[in-house]
Amino acid sequence: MQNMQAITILAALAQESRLAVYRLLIEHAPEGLAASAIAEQLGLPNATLSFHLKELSHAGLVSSRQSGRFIYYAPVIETMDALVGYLTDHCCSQSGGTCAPATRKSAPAKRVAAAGKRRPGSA
Amino acid sequence: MQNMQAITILAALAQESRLAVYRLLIEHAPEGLAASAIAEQLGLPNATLSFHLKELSHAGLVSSRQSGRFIYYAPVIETMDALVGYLTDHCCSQSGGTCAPATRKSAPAKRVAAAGKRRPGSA
DNA sequence: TCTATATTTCCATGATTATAGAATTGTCAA
DNA sequence: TTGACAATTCTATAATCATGGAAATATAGA
Repeated sequence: MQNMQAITILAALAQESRLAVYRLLIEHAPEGLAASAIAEQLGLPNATLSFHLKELSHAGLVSSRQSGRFIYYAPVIETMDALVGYLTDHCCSQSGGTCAPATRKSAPAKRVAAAGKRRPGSA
Repeated sequence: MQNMQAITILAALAQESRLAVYRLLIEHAPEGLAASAIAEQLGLPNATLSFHLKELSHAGLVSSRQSGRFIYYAPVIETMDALVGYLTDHCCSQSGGTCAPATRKSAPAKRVAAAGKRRPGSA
């Protein structure tokens, strides 16, 4: 991942409403949620939500698909994966430090299984 | 980690000069670098660098210590660790997705050894 | 078609952030 | 002390970002 792309993604997440939107979408992955449902859940005006969705979309953190009159937004896991990879690859101490997330809180099995995998695309 | 703390850290990293400073400090961990050395390496005016160092410091991403006339800045690995933990814990898909950094590009041994470790402080 | 609903764009406004020169503060060496 | 250097704070300015009402643009059903 390029520096500038990482900055775009970090900036997209570094905002209260947008982080809330993203986390809400994660809870509803992989189907996602309609914009109206997001607006209702988070109490955001339409225009404001639309603005933030565009930011998240531009950063590649969410995708959208139309279904009838609704537009569903879903998180793009690969982007978060790439960001975490970038941070561990470029922003963690070479010598000794931790920065190893290893596994998640409540779904350890899957994570552990993948633990030996080398990150293929990292420069 | 609290949401707002994560946002502070993300915002601190989401800026070209600051990310460059942080990455430079990572290269010089754990001793760090004097402000003047950072300014020279990155070609930043003193006042500008000072502004960004304060942001990084406020986010807990760097620490500083005085040594003679110099102030050395060093990265705080624990903060990056906590951020990566927050992202993997709260911002990665529950069902199936990847978001598992597992190991780093060129220092796999240490990482693999820690791969089985559960993240202790995560809610 | 007409109407209702979903979403986005337009726009103005206010707030925050980034930049960097100049002045200031702090530290050391002689 | 004085002088040299390191770093921060002060200050003004420009640029970017966030907010949300109002208007415009879909989409679907009757």
